[in-house]
Amino acid sequence: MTNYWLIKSEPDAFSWDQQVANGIEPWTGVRNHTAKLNLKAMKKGDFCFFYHSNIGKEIVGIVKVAKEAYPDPTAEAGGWVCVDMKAFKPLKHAVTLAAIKLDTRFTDMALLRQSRLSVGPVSAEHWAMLCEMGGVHV
DNA sequence: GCCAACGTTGGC
DNA sequence: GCCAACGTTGGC
Repeated sequence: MTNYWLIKSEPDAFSWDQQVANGIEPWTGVRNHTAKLNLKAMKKGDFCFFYHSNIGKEIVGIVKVAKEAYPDPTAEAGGWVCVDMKAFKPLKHAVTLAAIKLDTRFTDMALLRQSRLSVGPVSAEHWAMLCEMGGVHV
């Protein structure tokens, strides 16, 4: 069973273009327990929307979980984990936070309910709608 | 630049 | 164990 997620990155720190250039990239630096639990729940092959926070505030691409949770090498202690993400494909049209907020069907989305959560789940229904808005078929 | 949300810390 | 103070994230 494939699950769907949304991960946030500030493009200043790490952007979609860098993800594409690097191919597979360790998704490190998560220091929030809710986000950590989500990382641990990810299975190889799960899809994630790649969201640019702060600058852009839009979903720009899709990545795939290439390696399941393992200890985050950038954390000295605390049991933090990371996963490996592989660039999958860009959205044809970026889906902005503003557009998501306009559609009342997204009111329940973790992205809207917990604006500070950097790794959150996406339901299959929301996934399909967002792919359509982005002009891609997965 | 400001502010809301929310997590963490430390005093009691 | 409670709660005020403070720091961080992220949208506006």
